[in-house]
Amino acid sequence: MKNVTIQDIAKEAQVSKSTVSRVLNNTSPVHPDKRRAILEVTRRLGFQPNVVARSLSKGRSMTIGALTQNIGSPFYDAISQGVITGLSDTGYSPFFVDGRWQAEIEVDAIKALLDRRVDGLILIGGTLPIDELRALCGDLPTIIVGRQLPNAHCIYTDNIDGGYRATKVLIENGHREIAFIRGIVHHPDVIDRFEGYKKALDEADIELNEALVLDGDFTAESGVQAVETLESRKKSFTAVFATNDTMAFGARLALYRRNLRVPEDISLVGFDDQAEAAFMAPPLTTIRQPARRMGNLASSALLGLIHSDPFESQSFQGELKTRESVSPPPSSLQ
Amino acid sequence: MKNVTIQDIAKEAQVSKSTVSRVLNNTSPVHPDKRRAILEVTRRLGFQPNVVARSLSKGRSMTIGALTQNIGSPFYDAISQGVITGLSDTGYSPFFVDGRWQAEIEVDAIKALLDRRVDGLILIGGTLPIDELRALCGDLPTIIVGRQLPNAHCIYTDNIDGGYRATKVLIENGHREIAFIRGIVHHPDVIDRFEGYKKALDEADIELNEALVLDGDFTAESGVQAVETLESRKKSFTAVFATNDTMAFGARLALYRRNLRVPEDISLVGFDDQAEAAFMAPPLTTIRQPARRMGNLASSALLGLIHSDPFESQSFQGELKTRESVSPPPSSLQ
DNA sequence: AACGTCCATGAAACCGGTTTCATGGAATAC
DNA sequence: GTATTCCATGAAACCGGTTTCATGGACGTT
Repeated sequence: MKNVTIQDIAKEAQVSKSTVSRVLNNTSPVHPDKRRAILEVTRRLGFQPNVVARSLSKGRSMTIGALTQNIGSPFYDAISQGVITGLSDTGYSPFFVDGRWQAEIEVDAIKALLDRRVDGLILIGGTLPIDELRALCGDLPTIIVGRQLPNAHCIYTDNIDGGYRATKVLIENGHREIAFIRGIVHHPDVIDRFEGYKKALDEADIELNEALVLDGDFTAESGVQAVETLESRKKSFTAVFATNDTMAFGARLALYRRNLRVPEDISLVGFDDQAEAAFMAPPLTTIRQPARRMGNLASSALLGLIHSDPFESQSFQGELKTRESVSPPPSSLQ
Repeated sequence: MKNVTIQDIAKEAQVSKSTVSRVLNNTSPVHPDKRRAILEVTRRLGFQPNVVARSLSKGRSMTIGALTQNIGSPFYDAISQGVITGLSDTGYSPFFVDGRWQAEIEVDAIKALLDRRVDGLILIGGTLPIDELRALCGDLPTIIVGRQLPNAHCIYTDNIDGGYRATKVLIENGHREIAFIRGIVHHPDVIDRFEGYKKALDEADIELNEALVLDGDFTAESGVQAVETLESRKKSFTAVFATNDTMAFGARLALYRRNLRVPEDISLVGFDDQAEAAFMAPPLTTIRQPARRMGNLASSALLGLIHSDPFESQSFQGELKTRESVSPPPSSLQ
C-alpha cells in the first residue's frame, strides 16, 4: 500500500500530471469533463499530496519555525500557545525547537529550522545578540517575542513599567520595606523590572536597601530560598515583590511555613499572572503579561511579513491585576 | 544571496554532485584529495543541506509528529516536554499539532502530520478510537501516551490504582466523608480514578455518597465551584480528592475563602503532581504521574519502532507524594 | 603481455510535486 | 477562406538532494 501520487491520478484519469496539478491547485482553467474525472479519481484513490515534494518545488514549506526557551516556563508556554492558536486555520503549521536559554543550543536550534526551510521565524525569548541573529537568519521574515532588539520586529512587554507598577501598588498601600526577589541577574527582563522597582522607590524617597534584594532563578524553590535568606538576615520587611509568579508561590510557601500571613503580615506581588496566580490562597496580585495575545500577534504579524506587509515593533503594557495578596502593612494599624 | 546547493559545491570543487553527496554522507570512499577539496569548499561557502530535498529523495523526513491536546494542561505539557528532551540529539525533531480533545480537529491535525511525511507519531491523549487511528495512520510507527488502547503501543498510568491510592491515604488518616471532584465525566482517566475511589471506599465499608461527587472540567475555577456546591448542599465532609491538581488548587482557594483550614479542617489530595503542587500552601499531597519520563520513553520507544525494535505497552504506577495537605479529620481529635 | 577484478567517479534516473514552454485545434477577424 | 489570436493541454525542465548504473583506469594474476 504505497502512497498515491499525482502521477497515479494522471494515468487513471487519462490526462497528464500537469493537468492534475492544475485542477488540484485551481491554477488555470481545465475542461469540465477532465476536471470532474480528476476530482473523482482523486477522491476515490484517497490522494494526499506530498507536502515535502510541494515544498521543494514551490520553495515554500508552509511551516513557521518557533524557537522557545525551556519549555515549561508558564510565561513562554503561554506565548507558544498563542502562536499555535494564531496559526491554526492559516495553512501554516508551527515547528518548535528549544534553545534552553543557551546561546550555543539556540544557534543549533535555529539552524535546524533554517535547514527545514521554514517560511518565517518566531523567536520567543533567547540570548543571541541582534547581529548574530541577522547573520544567521538573513532576510527571513522574523518576529521576536519577549525581547526588545534594535532594528528588528519585536513584540515585548514594558518591563520597567511593570516593575514600577508592581512596586508602586505596594508603596501606595503604605509599604516602605519592600523585598525584591530578582530572577536571574543578567536576564534583560529582570534588569528592567529592577529598574522599575528602583524608580518607584526613588519617587517615594525610599532608599534602596541591598539587603532586601535577593537573587533567584525563576523557580519556586528559589522563591522559598529567598524568603529564608531574608529571614536569616533578620532584616525587617513588610512586602515582597517577586519578578515572576513562580517565585512568588515559593515565597508564599516560605511565609506560610514561618506563620506569616499574606497579606496581613506580609504583602506579596508577582509578575506574569500565570494561570495558577488567581487561585493561590490568597489570590496573587501580579502584573499580567498578555502572553497569549503576544503569541497570537506574533503569528499574524509574521504572516504579514511573509506577504511583505510592514510591521512596527509593538510593546505591551503590563496590567496590574489587583487581587488579595496586598494590604497595608501591619505597622499602619498600630 | 541564494542558498548554496550541492551543485555549486560540485562546480567549485571540480567534481560531480554525486561525489559531493558521497563525501557529505560518508557513503562510499572518495579520493582523499577530492574529499579535502569538497570539505573545504563546503565550509567556505557555508553550505546548509536542504532538508526538504533530502527528505523527498530519502523518503524519510527525520521529523516526529506529535499530537497534543489543549496545550497548556500541565500534565500534557510535561509529556510534551519529555518528548522534546527525549528527541534532542537524536537527529529527529518533533513537529507539534494540537487536537484540542475534539475528534474532528484531531483527525485534521493527524492528517497535517501525515502530509508532512513524518517518520513516526506520538499521540499524547486524544479521543479517536483505535480502529479510526489505524485507518488513518496505517502502519506508521506510533506511540500513544496517556491512553490505553488494545493492540497499540501505549504508555499510560494506572489510573484505577492512582485513584485508589489517593482515596486510601485519606481513609488511612481516618476520613470517611471524602468528597470527589471528578473532571470531565466521560474522560477515561476520570472514569478509572473514580473506579479507584469507589474501590477504596468499598474496601473500607464506606458507602458511596453521590452528594459528595462533583463534576468539573479540570480547571481551577471548576474546583472552586465544586467546593461551593458542596457547601451549599450542606453535606458534611472532611476531605476532598480532586482528579487533578489544578482543581485541587481551586478547591483550596474556596476552602480558604470559607475559613476552612487545610489540613486541620479539611484534607486535600490532588492528582498529577504538577510543578506548583509542591509549593501550594500547604504543599499538596498528590499522585505523581511521571509525565516527563513517559514523554522521554515515548521518544525512545518510537525511535526503536522506526528501526523495527519491538515495544511492549508499558503502564506506570502513580506515586503517592505525601506532603502536608492531609491529616486526620478534626473529629478524630474530639 | 593479455586478461580479469576492483573501485573511484560521473552521468542519469529518481523522489513528487510545480511551472514553463511548445503545440495543435477552436474561435475570431478580415 | 485564410490569417490571427486564444487557450487547453502535454512534454519537459526544475526544485536539491540520493542512489543506481555504466565506465575507464589501476591493480593483480598467469
